[in-house]
Amino acid sequence: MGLDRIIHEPARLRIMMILSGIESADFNFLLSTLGLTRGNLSRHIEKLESASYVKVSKTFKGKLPSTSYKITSKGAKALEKYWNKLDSIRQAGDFK
Amino acid sequence: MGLDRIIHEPARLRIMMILSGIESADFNFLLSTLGLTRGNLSRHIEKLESASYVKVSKTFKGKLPSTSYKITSKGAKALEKYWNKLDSIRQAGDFK
DNA sequence: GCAAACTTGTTTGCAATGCAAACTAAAAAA
DNA sequence: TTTTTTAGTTTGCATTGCAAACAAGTTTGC
Repeated sequence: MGLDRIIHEPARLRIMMILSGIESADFNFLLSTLGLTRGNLSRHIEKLESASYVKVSKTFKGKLPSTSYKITSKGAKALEKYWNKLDSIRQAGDFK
Repeated sequence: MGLDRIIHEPARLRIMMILSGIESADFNFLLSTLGLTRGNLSRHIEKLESASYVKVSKTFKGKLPSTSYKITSKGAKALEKYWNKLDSIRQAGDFK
């Protein structure tokens, strides 16, 4: 079985790693941290959400909308599995 | 700077890891080891070759054509860089 | 000896996806 | 009240992974 494509995409892998080490992060934090365009970030998060790897919460910060993201337990497990799989490829014990 | 997309693709990452641990490998060895279709393997190798990450040698084994592949020094360096980059993402020191 | 099947790959065509530009909707500024 | 800013979403295009179809020979069966 192969690598989880949802996670394998570099931008999403970074998002997952950031979220795995923090309680939650909002859109602008991810935006400036990752250096993506807004559209791009939006699409990637959408994908993570539809896989139930992150949970999205929409609130207001004052009068402006603010969206924040948390990794789910499913997402955390998938992320761990991803690294394990990658390790096995790295050992190249993958093919022997 | 991002991950090398040439290497990042799982099938190609596996090819590179196999080639990095062996003198050379021929088409059928890679085929059965990786479990890809012929077409798919052909395209992936083409990509690695055009990046000068692998060198292709066409010979004959008896009367049948046989193609074998070696990793280049450029390829080996790119592979090492790839893992380093991935490690930095994994430490998530990537964003702090 | 000749057609059918097998080897060893390559090329083609399509569906999926990453990416940024264009758009939307509301709030703040001028 | 018009303009600009904030906070994202949607759209359109170019790229790419993938397998099916093709190609160029070789071996097998009759």
